[in-house]
Amino acid sequence: MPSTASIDAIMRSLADPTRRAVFERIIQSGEINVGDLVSGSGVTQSAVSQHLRSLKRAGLIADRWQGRNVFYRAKPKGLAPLVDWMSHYGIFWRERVANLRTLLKEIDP
Amino acid sequence: MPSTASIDAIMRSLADPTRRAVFERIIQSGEINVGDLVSGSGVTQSAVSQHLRSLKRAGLIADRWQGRNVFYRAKPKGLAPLVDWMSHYGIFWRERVANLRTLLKEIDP
DNA sequence: TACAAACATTAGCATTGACTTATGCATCAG
DNA sequence: CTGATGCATAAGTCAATGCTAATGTTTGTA
Repeated sequence: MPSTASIDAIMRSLADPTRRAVFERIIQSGEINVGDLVSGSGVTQSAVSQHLRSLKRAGLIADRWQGRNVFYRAKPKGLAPLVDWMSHYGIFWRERVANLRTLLKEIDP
Repeated sequence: MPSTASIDAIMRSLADPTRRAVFERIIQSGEINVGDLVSGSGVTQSAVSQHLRSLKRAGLIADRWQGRNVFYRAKPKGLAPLVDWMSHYGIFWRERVANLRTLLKEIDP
């Protein structure tokens, strides 16, 4: 069972459309720096930085410093608490939780 | 691929801890009326009603009128857009979420 | 009919949160 | 060393939102 705090941070972070768009772009890019994220985001560099901080605190992304650039990437297990939460509370899935967990274990022990 | 509006409504609705607690309680109860939801929620009946409206508009719950009481229940496919979203954007999760969706299809085609 | 019960809705208030501008801090180029 | 670049942080503003109190609406009951 995922901690309430973890789920809360993830849900809150992904609730905002702009921030969610940033997250989606990071995922699709594999790795991307802040400047590239800013261009086409529709908001200022400051806003993007604040969104990145939120996503990072939620455990959804990780950063890598290289000179003056900071590259962000999605964390593989970032969405895991969300999956666990759905598995735990997903009403008609209750019986299948065991199967799901087994499946996840096989993929990422 | 789930509509942005759908994902947005679901994420926003589940982002609030109080509202998420209400949703979880509805799931665990199978079916529950407003009065029972209010007791132990920590907020007023008005607040609960407003949370219920948000959850309903997000497609997460459905209501059933019986006399003066209104019973709420979780919608089977309410969280489906969230699963779809993860399968579409979750690069690292694509395979395992696909399996999750297969499970869901088996349960509720 | 009149009153109570169950829930929804409205209005108002306080807080949160997303944004911009301005500034700080480190790194690279000259 | 000096200025420019890339990004983070601080401060302030405005809209969104979660809450309560009050009221509305429908249904059951005496």
